[in-house]
Amino acid sequence: MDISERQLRILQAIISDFISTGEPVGSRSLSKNHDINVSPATIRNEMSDLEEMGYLTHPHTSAGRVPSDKAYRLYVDGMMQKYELPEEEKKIISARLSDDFNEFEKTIKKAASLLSEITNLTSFAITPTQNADMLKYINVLPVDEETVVLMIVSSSGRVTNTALKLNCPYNEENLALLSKNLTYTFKGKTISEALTIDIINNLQSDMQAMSKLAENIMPNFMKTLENMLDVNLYMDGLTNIFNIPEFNDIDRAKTFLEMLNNKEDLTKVLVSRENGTIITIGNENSKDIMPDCSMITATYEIDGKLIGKIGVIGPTRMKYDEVTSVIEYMTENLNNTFKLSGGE
Amino acid sequence: MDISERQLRILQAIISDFISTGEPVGSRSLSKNHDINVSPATIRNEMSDLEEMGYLTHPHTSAGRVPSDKAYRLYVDGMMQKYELPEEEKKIISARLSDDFNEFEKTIKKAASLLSEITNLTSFAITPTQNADMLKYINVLPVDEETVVLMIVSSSGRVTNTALKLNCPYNEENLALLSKNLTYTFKGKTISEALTIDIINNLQSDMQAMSKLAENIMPNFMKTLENMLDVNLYMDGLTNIFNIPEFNDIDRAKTFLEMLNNKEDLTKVLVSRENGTIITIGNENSKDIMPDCSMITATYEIDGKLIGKIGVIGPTRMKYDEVTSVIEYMTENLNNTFKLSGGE
DNA sequence: AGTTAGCACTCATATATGGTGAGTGCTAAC
DNA sequence: GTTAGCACTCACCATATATGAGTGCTAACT
Repeated sequence: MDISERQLRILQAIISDFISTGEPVGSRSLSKNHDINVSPATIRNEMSDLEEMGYLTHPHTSAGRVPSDKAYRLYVDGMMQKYELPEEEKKIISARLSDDFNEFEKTIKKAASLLSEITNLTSFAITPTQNADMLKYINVLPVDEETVVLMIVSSSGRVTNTALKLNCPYNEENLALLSKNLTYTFKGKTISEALTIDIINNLQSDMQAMSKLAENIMPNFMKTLENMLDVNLYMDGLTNIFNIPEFNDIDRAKTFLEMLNNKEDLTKVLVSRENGTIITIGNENSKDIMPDCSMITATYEIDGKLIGKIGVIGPTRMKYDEVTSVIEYMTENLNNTFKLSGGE
Repeated sequence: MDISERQLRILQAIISDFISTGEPVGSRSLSKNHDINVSPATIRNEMSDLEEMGYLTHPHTSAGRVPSDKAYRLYVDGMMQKYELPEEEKKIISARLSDDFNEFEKTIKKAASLLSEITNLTSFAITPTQNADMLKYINVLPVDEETVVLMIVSSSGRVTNTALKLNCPYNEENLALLSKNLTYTFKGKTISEALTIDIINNLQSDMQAMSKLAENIMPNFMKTLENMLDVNLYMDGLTNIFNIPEFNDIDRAKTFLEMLNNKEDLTKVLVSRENGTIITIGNENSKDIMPDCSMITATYEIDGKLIGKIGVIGPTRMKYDEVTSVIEYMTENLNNTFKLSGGE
């Protein structure tokens, strides 16, 4: 059975009412507040059909109708209008996402914070997965008699370093030689590739003399590479959940917050999401991780290469149009910021 | 009126019962479960006196007694026994707080996470304030034609860096000269002191030629110094609050989580706390920030110099003895870890 | 055939009612 | 000073009743 034009109008009205009030929508209020020029009885008949088709549900016999996930999906895919952000809001976003000092992580944190502030939802952002990032330059620098700093620069411009206490003496020439050798060996390799290289053996062949030094440094080098693969997760607006009536229930709030507390699983979910603006609704999400929630994510880019994500999570009843526009406007801004400044 | 020996015994029993059950304690169950060899009626008389002295309160006429903040203070200061951690727990703590790769921040994060796991409370940790940390070594390194890395090593062993895109050409000699000059100017200065130095003018005198380069780099240098002063706050076990019956109420849970959400204020509170193991109970804490909560914090040291803090926050009804022991054992471990490895 | 008015029915929510029990406070006796 | 006894309080729980929003169905209307 196909959905009729009038049914579509009614469904849209129900979704719109429910999104703004959170209360099941009854036939009478529908015919009053929207100019559907038919009587409540007719609307009831149509609603009954819509329910049969799976677009509506019924919390109990004497309650109004509530849109199902399927209805939201229809709405998001076809019925939703593009929401134009007010200029004022655009200005706020642009202003707050500027990044004068190359402080990439801080900017992302700010973005998450701003997003939750504007949407009144819980927001999160992940930094890019760097496994596609290539190593560019490795340097081991002297600090004092027993300390050196290991510095790794990747082609995206990210610099990572670690201070190491050595338990053997070194001289600057050796460090320079080691730096050169490491750069030569790893340059152009992605981090993932680099992790598979058995460097100790590689080095031994041509620089036996330094093997002691290398043995000291290499485990830390590899560990640092591993750390570079870590994705950081930022969240904000956790307590916004309490302002949403549906979650004004200790158990739901608890489930929600516990789900977010499990950062590892959440990170996995985020990392594995497709790129671009993605909306997943209710049980489209893995049920055990986040029941009855919708998630909207979009991707931002650093210098057009590394891809991170930012988004919100909230009840299936959310203002999909507004939130989507906010997120997309923010990612546009982030892309510009991270292009001009050349990423960190 | 002074508190009698017997009253003290009764008070202790009430506190102990209330801490473990969370229910107001009645006279009958007291005389049954503790060997106070007097009848419930006598206990009632004593309780009435204790209430008059401000050690107990009464939720309503027909309920048992509940210890007041004043009672907890008395308990913590004088009556509390030292709690010996089970060997097993000690082993777990020691094992999980080892830090093989100098990953200071990760270790602190782990510590907070472990602390909330063991105590079932909400835990937090702040990294040391570094304003007493001295600068040791500053280096500006070439990366590619337009990028340099600014590296700052402080005497505590911490290394900080930032990648900078320059909008003027440079040559390696200039960088080396600048590095030398910066190191000469700032070495031995604390970060706070360093921030007050008008370096541009200092430089101009003896290295005019490089002023363009310096103008490019110095704002970022100062910004980086500012960032080094930032204190990081880690939290864990946020959702533990839901397992505490007193907070099984949407409003209290909300207040609690919103208070923790305000990281700036929380950080301020933590930073301004005295060093050593500090217990603050209920309204001893700033009322608007955390009503009806107790807080236990202790300090850890990096190389005996920089001082950070770790602690828990929870209901006034908490196992002060156990929690204190856990925190103190953890800070001991952290101190060792950060001494052996020499800090980061 | 589609639309509508009318009406019985359902059920969550709110409110009132009474019973239960833990615990107190007081009095009088030991 | 201690204790038994007893009336009293009050949160808590279960049950009963009222309310009202909203449905589903039927029969009449266009």
